[in-house]
Amino acid sequence: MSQTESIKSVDTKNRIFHAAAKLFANYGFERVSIRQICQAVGVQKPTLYYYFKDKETLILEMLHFAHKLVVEYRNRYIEPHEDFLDKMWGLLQGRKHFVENNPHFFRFYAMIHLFSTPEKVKQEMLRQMLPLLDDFKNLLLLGKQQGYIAAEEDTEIIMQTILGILNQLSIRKFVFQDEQAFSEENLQRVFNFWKKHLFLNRDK
Amino acid sequence: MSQTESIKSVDTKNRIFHAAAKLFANYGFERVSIRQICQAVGVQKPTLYYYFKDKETLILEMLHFAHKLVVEYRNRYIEPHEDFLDKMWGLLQGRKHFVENNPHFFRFYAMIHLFSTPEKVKQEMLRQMLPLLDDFKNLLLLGKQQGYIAAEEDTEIIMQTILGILNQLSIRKFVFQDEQAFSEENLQRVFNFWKKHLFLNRDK
Amino acid sequence: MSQTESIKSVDTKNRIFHAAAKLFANYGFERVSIRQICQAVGVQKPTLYYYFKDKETLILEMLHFAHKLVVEYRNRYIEPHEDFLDKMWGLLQGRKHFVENNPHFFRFYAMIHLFSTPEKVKQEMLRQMLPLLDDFKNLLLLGKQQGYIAAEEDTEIIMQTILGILNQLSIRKFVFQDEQAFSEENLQRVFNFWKKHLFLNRDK
Amino acid sequence: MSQTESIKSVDTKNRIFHAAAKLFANYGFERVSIRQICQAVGVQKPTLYYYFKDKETLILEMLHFAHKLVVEYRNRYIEPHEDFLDKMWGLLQGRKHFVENNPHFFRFYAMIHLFSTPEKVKQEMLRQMLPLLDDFKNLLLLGKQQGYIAAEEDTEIIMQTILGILNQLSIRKFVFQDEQAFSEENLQRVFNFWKKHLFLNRDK
DNA sequence: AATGAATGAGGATTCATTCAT
DNA sequence: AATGAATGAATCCTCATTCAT
Repeated sequence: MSQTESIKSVDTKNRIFHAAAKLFANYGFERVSIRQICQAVGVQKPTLYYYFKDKETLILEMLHFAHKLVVEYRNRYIEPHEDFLDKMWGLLQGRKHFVENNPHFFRFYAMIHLFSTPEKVKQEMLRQMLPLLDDFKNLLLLGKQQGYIAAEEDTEIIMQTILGILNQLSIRKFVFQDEQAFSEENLQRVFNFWKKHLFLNRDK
Repeated sequence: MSQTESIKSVDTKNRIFHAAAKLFANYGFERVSIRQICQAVGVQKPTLYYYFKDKETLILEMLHFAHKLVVEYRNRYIEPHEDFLDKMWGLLQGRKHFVENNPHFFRFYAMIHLFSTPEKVKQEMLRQMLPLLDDFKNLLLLGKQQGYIAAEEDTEIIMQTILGILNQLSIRKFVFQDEQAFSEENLQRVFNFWKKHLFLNRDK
Repeated sequence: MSQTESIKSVDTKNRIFHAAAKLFANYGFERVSIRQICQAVGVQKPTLYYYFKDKETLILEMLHFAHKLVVEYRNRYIEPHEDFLDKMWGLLQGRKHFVENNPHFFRFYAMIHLFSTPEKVKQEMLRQMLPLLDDFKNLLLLGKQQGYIAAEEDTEIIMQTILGILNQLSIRKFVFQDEQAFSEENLQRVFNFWKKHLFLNRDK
Repeated sequence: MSQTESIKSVDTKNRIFHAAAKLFANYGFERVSIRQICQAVGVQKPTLYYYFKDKETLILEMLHFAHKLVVEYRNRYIEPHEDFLDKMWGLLQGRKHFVENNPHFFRFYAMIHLFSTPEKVKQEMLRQMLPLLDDFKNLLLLGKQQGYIAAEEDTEIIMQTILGILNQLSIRKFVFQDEQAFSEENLQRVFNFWKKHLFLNRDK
């Protein structure tokens, strides 16, 4: 029953955490000051420093959190399925739900791994990304095994194509503010496109 | 060859301009101070303000310059061709040369239009982007006319796919520092993939 | 005696406040930098900004303080008296004590309401001044009621005359550094002059 | 016929001079930058420095010019008259025309001699003022000789009273923006007040 | 668990001024 | 007579961070 952190503590820390995520996602790290975060939460600056050693640590904790989310979504939406196509559909669904339920963390994640951040943060991000990319490559190999992708096909390019589209959807949503980007209907179009152009039809 | 601005002036302004582009591309706007730019150029701060009203104006001028480059590359690498496939290959080549000859401006451009910048800059960027996207849509319509894309095909998704891959190549180059991303060989792989999966083979 | 602010805080804020008043009174707002104020107090710049949002706010707080002083002096030196002549003598005495006990705030006040300041400050000053002028007009009406001023007399001009002399005394003191300006003896001369030339002698 | 300064030169210098006067009068010395003055005139900064050694010199030249104006007005409106009362009426008229025809220089003059300026400017201003005050004292002595002021009267206080009212009129005009302050009618009221309360009626 | 008070370093921007032309 | 280009020093203000409580 006993916990190292009191309920109140967890609460305050969480409030800081999410307020920071939202602000970072909207304005970038450098344009968000500790002061702004504290104002948003309604605490004083030393309180923030009580929970997070410094700004970089705050960002790093957010990065870990975001990564955990990514893994969680993968485990929920992709892993359970056996069939490659089901997994790919899960990929789209997982991304959709990630983006819609945790928009701040998604933007944060995208932001970090696309451009300029404190070096340490970038390093950490790369360390997280590489295994995920490997997983994805394995996913495509599974697609080959199951006969959805021709044996001679270049999985690297298929991977880039798929990741590319996912990113484009995010850009449509966040940069061009197109709320239809992740609509059920649009995902279906994308999925149909994949089935038609990228994957083989096993039914034949 | 008459010039309204003295050689000296043009030179200093240009040096500031390019130094700023490089720094911005590497670290983002907020992490680059006027002082850093001036140090890189070897001038005092008021000199920078002699040429650029303020930091935002400097960024905006860079945006216009980058945009001009984009248009130039398009005019050089895509426009001249008649055949849709030639244009698509030109698209890849143009991107390659842009990225290799003006890496700072390319990164700058990508940075701006992917995430958080002064609001005014973002607005301006969107104003520039939309016509380019329209052009691209027209390009795909041409592909349909020339029979490279089936009439019933969803050009929107083809566009997203192609843009997505181009972005992935940039990410590979700039985030993962993969120098092969824009190698002649890799572009050929991508192009072959497109011809095989996205476009029709008219020869048949 | 309970206090919402710690002793330390009150002290620092007050030291900043009075140092600023003195410097402003001597040199004007624009010629006094935040740095100078901080040096005079012996704190760092962010400390000043901890207590005062910005320079303008500091000036506005000083304006309110000065205004409170003005009202206080009026309440102490003018209000208590019943007789009009006693009130007029209190006016002189009040001004004398204001000028001598709070020379910085008096000069500050005079400075502000004579010339060029941030627009916002000027507005606020006018808002404070107008009721005071009304009070003064009522004072002269009382003089009429009590028979010290002829019914047909133009109170507007009497007011300007009296205010004019008070200002001249201040100018003598602060511009020409004439320490006798507010001497007991000189005030008596002024008062006698008023009795002889501006007010009626009820004793007859 | 030959002049040391060309017509063009005189013109530019004058334009700078008057633009500066206007700006100084409105905003004070410190809040007006060389850049602003140059913009108002439409010349570059080195041009200003070609005509005026530095900002202080510009202010000093303005002070001399304003002083010359003061003397001119006195010579035109006060000197010519023989009768003391005529001179006093001239005093009011002269002030009125000064204020109305050269509002910038008048404000400038008032500003300078009321508060905070570069020390050198203040000194110079005092050097100019003292003789003028002496003149004014002599004027009142003439009033005594002509029987308009009782022999035993305290001329010092009468002087302060008269100067005080003149200043109040200026304050009404420039601070409270009361355009009636120097109206013919109001001057008449003031003058009548003086005749009734400050001066003797010789006609008896 | 939280804060009031404080700071050193640095941010963007502007100042009056100069020099070569 | 006028300017384009440049600058050292200063402006106001904010940053991330800390320490004693």
